[in-house]
Amino acid sequence: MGLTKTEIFTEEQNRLAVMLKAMAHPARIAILQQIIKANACICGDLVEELGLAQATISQHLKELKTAGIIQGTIEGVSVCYCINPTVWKELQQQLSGFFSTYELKTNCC
Amino acid sequence: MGLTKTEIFTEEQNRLAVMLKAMAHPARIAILQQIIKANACICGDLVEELGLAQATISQHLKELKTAGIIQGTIEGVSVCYCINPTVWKELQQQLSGFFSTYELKTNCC
DNA sequence: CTAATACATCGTAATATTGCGATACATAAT
DNA sequence: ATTATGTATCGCAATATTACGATGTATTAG
Repeated sequence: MGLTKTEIFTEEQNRLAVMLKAMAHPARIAILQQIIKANACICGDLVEELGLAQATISQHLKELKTAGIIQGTIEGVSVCYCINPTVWKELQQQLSGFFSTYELKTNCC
Repeated sequence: MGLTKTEIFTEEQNRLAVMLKAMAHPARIAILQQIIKANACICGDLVEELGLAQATISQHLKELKTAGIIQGTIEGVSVCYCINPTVWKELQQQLSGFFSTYELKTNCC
């Protein structure tokens, strides 16, 4: 085996899993933090900021982009990446829904 | 290669990545939803709820437990799992911090 | 046109994840 | 002690991830 049984789960569960998976790596967390911090979209600056090879950064950016979390537009020679506001809000809402369901309950064991 | 360069990143980034990774699977999202929904801790009920083998569920539970998100206590023959309130709050705060930093900014590209 | 710059993609090696059957283990009932 | 029940762990096969050097591609500068 070795492949996730997506057909067993709901669209929502699969979608949330994909987005969380995209974020579930320290390098990609660092990338997102940089993008948010710099506000203006950064690009190859990331290669210098983080201690990873250019190919590796590019691959991480691709994964974030595939998940829809970031978007990139060509800006001359370089590429400008920034948060996709729509998806970001979607993720935020999914997660806050998740956490709010728990808050109401008391915990056992 | 093939292993994450944790030493490059901060404790916080690595910790958040570990927790998100634990959640980044539809089966584990479904498990967490069930645990929260049932409030009272469930156990092997999950095997029937989700369409996965007992060994697989047990493995997913272990991963959530290793990340600290859930905790299990032996209750007779069965095991009672529930959310770890401390870690859950920690994760919630880390994430809300993440999202709040973005809200303040305007988006480009 | 040519060179330089900034990224993307390919190919590859090392390692991790996913899922499950088989089996071990621990507690409860008989 | 024996059996039944509920979980955990082992071992395996299939696949995915991570990282990077090498190379391809597109835009700008000269």
